[in-house]
Parts: sequence; structure tokens; C-alpha cells
Amino acid sequence: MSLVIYNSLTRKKETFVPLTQGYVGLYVCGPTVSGESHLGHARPYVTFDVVYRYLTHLGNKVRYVRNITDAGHFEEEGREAEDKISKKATLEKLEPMELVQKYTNLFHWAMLQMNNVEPSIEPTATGHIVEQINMIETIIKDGYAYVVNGSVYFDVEKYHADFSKKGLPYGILSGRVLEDMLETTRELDNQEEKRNRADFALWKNAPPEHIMRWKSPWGEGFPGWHIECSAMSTKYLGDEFDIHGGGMDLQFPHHECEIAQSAVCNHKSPARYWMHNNMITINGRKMGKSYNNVIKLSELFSGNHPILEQAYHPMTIRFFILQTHYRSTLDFSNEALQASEKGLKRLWEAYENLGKLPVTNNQQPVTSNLKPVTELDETVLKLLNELDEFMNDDFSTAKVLANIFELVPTINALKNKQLAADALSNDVIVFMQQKLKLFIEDILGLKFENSGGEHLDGVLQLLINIRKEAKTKKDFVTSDKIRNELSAMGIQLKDEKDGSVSWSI
RNA sequence: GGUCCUGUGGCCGAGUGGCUAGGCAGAGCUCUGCAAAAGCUUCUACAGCGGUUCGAAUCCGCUCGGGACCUCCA
Repeated sequence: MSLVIYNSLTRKKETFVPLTQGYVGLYVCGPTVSGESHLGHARPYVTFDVVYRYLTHLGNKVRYVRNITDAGHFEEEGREAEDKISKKATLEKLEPMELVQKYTNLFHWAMLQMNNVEPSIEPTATGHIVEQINMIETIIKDGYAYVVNGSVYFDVEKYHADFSKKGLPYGILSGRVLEDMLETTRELDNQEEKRNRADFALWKNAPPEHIMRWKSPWGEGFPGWHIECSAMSTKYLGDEFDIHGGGMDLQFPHHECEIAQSAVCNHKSPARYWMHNNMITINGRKMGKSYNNVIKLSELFSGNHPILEQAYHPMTIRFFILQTHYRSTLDFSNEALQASEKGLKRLWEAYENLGKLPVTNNQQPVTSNLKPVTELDETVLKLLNELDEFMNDDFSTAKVLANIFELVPTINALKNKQLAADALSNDVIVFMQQKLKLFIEDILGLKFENSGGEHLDGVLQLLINIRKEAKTKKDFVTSDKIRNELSAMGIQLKDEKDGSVSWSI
């Protein structure tokens, strides 16, 4: 049973074989820190966090590189080219790097809230200007780029003509046909510098008002959109690496251009497996700046947005994302998120209950080769062993969660003694404890935070005891008062079967 | 216009041609001083029309609807 990944490059599921056994190079396109991250941004980072966690779990040493784009891109090709970051800096009267720092910090904060593991290397575009210039020089030297007025453009047509023969036509990733693209000549202004409509900028000459600028062989300017990823992935992962990930909207032109740049410089396609996550939509529409329908992560966590009916915990968002397959669109709505919130709560309670089931020998690691003794053993073992299969099948987190949910009734019934204690063998319970911890916490990265802490629990135990005394005296007025008023504060008391009382928020 | 994806029950979403995914919501029952929780049972599906097949949500075609990319975008 081996890991199978859907490769956007071949449009097929393929068995994953790393270039070097036991080592995996993973590059994921990071955020542009000219603004705050929104819900849509959460998706790739959660998706690839799970990819990273799972590859690591499989025993690989993974180098996970996720860049920070802190150098300017073009706002809009048709209009005056301007550096997004420097433009906003002028408006806010901030230093560009101050703005970059602010949004980088906010991004890191959001990633931490979502319990995403930090990447191994998080390189910045501004920190790799030299590497980018070097790469551009190579491309010019090889004849695949030309200089006009201090800007450098990639010659797509020439590249396509030469590299098609080598099996790397321009459009190999996105399925686009260059000839078609050249025909659809949409009128665009300020295109006169380019020889061809499909050409893209490697370096842009900086107009005098530009704050972010670097010296280059072609004058002062700043790097083009795509070159940073090529430069940084090459530097940290080599000419050829295993997996390149990002949002589907980056497939073209960003990733297509990366392939072309790297192919010229390194004589091969940079990544062997390309993975693209689908979009988060809102009312069926992609969430994005251009649509003016974004909900920032900080707003989601605080509930401070007109669309939001309430605040949503970062783990609810993570769970919400994992409940669907990463290649499907995911539609946001309050209803959907509230369903996730309740589902996650149910999962946590069962998970807690599982941890409390009385077992012996729970320190011993139990293998999946357990022999089922009872009928229930067989069902449970089947559900547990399928978890690996699902993850191996292109990271089907939705199915993993579905199976875990199928275990919930069994766990709860054992805890409430609705099932006989021996319905499930001790070893199977231990195995389930170990396996669910592995999948829920380590692989899916769901983190349970017990709010309140020791003090609150002490206070509640006091109230629970007072209520118990009242109940013994059949003073239900007092007992109900305690329960109802706690409930109004959001704390639920539950009378358990064995006479004990538990609480949850 | 070009390229591609998609249409599943009240909502969200898995689905490899035959065997009820799962979550949320609804109904009934059990437990309980009452409640909550939990357990058990249960109702709502595969956009439409054809075709292939012994058999299709799953493959093919057409129609209708939705979306993405082609411009910064996760």
C-alpha cells in the first residue's frame, strides 16, 4: 500500500516515488504579504500542512519550503505598472518593510492559530534578489529573454518552439495551447515593450516613484511575478524536486511560467508532482479580492464581519477544510461552519471518552495485525486500518474523518456502558487510542484546547457537589438553578450513567 | 470566445459500475426526578433526456444550470 498523489501535470493519480528514497522536497507558494490573509488563504496552508505531516509520518525527511512574497508585483498589466506594496505604503504612510512585517506577523499568527507546522525554510523574495538576477542573466544568455528599456521579458514563443521538442511545451501544466492564446488578441495597453502577448516580465524597470528597487545589470528595478519561486525552489530544493503545491488559480500563469524559467536554467522541469488545491467559495463564487467577498481570518476568529453570525474557532475552520477533499471546491456558509463546529465538538468528546476507557497495557505499541476476538473488534479494526488507505489515496481527509465518526457511537456506548465492557478487546481499545491520536492530532493536526484550566474545574467541582447534595435532598429547585445558570453562561453539566457529573463548554 | 472543472437528500459534503459514506438539522424510542448528553431506529438523493451494460450517482452523448482559468489572485 503506497501513497498515490493526483498530479496536475499528468492529470492522473500516480504512485508517489521520491527522487531520493526517504527524502522529500516540498515547495508551496506562500502568501503575498501586502494584505491580511483571508479564509481562502487558509486552504492551501492547511492542505499542505497535512501533506507535510503525512509524508513525515511515512518516515520521510521532508524539507518544506514556503516562500513569503514581499516584493512588488504588478497591480494590473493594462494600467501603469505599480508595486502593490509600495502603493499601499504611500497610502498608509508606512515604510514598505513595515507593512511587509505587519502582514507577515499577522500571517504567522493565523498559521499558529490553525495549528499549521512551520515550514522548514520560509524564504523571502526580497532576500533572494541576487539569485533572481542570476537566473534572469542565464535566461538572457541562452536567448530566451530580451531587454527593453530596463525591463526583461521572457520569450515564450521561442521557448515553446525549442522546448516542445524536449517534451516541455509552454502549456504543459495548464493544458493551454500557445497558438490559441496568441490568437485571442485582446487589446491591452502598455504591451508595446513585449514582443508577444504571451511573454511575461522577469524584471521590471522601476519608475522614479517606486520605493522598492534594486540595482541590476538592466538598471534599477524589481523582479517579475514568477522568478522568485523558481529561484528559491532551485536554491533550497535543487534543480528537480518532488512536490510543488499551491492554489489552482496559480496553475496558470504562475506555475506554467515557473516551469519555463526553470527548464531554461536547469534543463528540466522543476517538480515531478504538482498539487493544486481548489478554491473556497462564498455563495458559489471564489473568495478573492477582485470579487470583494473576502472574510479575513482574524474576522472569522472574532466573528467581526457582517456576514458572520458568530465567531469561529480556528480548529473549526481547520476541521471544515479537512471535511472535504482538497481538490473540490468548498462553499462557505454560516450553516456549514456551524455544522462543523458541532461535529468537531462531538468528535472531541468522544476522543476524550476514548482516552478515559479503562485499559491495561496501554504503554505497549499495538500493531495493526491484531486478531479480532469479538464481532465488534472486527468492525473497529476495519475502520481503523482503512485510515491509512484513505490517506494514501491522495490525502482523502474527508474519508478519514467519516471513519472516525463511525467509531464515535462505539466509543460513547462503551463509556456509558450501553455496550458491555468486553464487547471490545482490550488490545483493540489500546490500538484505537493510539491510532486516533496519531490521525487526529499528528496527521490531521487537530488540536484540542481545554479552556478554563485547573481553577475553573475546581470551582465547577464545588458547584457540582452542592448540586449533588441538593439532589439527594430532592431539592430540585436548587439543583436545577445551578445547572440552568451555568448553562446560560455556556457551561453544560451532564449527569452520567454512573452517577458522576461532567461538564463541557 | 478559448481551455477545463462541476451539478448528490433541508444544508454541507464522500463516493473505485452491483453492497445505506460521514457531519449538521428533523422524527420516534431507551436511559433520566426533569433536562442535557449518549445509544438505538428512521424519513428526505444522485440536474434532465437518451445510450452502453445483466446492472450506472459512477462510463458515453446531448440539453440545462453553476464555477475556475485565460489579468493580481491561495
